[in-house]
Amino acid sequence: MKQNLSETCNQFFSTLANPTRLAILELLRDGPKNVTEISKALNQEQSMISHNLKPLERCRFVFSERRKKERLYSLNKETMEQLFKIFSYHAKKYCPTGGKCLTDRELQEQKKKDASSSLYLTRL
Amino acid sequence: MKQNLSETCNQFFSTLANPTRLAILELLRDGPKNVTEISKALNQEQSMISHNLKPLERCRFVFSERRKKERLYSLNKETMEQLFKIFSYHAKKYCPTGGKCLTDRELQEQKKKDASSSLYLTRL
DNA sequence: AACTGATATGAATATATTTTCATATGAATT
DNA sequence: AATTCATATGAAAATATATTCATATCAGTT
Repeated sequence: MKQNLSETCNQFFSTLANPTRLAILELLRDGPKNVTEISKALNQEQSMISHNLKPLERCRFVFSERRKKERLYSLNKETMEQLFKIFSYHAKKYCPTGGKCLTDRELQEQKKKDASSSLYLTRL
Repeated sequence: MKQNLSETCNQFFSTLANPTRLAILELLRDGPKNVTEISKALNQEQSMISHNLKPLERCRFVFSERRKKERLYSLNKETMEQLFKIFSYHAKKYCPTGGKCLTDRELQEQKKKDASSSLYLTRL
């Protein structure tokens, strides 16, 4: 089944698909931080932050560098700011209640409407 | 802990973080298809495809519309092409072996190099 | 070389997601 | 209204991911 995108692309998005990691990324927008600082800011265990930083670094969403005893983690702004931008544009357009997506029921309502209204899909 | 991005953004990326769903999205780049066609093309159970289409539609990565008995699913090209573009740019830049990310060992090697070379991070 | 502060790691547990199977629902056709 | 094709759904089972805790490592410092 696997097509081209599957493998790497899946790792790319899987790494982003976690609230802790997203919170880390968001925090790092303010500038580089070490693990201890991140864990304090997010009020989470240090080891948990370390565990979560690993995939982020592996995918190069963050970079890191030693500074004496500590290690400073910084955001890959080029990639992340682009991603956040696309996300927020998409969310603004499709998540009417600013953040919350449609529920199953609401989605179904719209499907019914679609069926009766003019078509916007065409077969090739 | 939750920051701004967490909730919706997590749903956004979680929906993309699955090989079946990515394969569906890739397939739909060729044009709208119904569930049966998708499941045949990907050689997966119809019910599995249906299950996976649901979050894709919920997040509006795909749209759907009835056509007689069938339902045609189509790609949200605006969002998806942008995402694929960012991904492939990022992958080209950071996944040296075209697709495969660094292993833990390779990552660590680079970390060591970083430590000794000139700094490119600065604290604010 | 022992000590300290900072970070990483392994493995067990807890939690969440996916897949499958059986079956229900929907829409057109007879 | 019964039949058929197409799709959706619920719930159990299978699989994958995240979190925690104890401990190891690492790099400076004394």
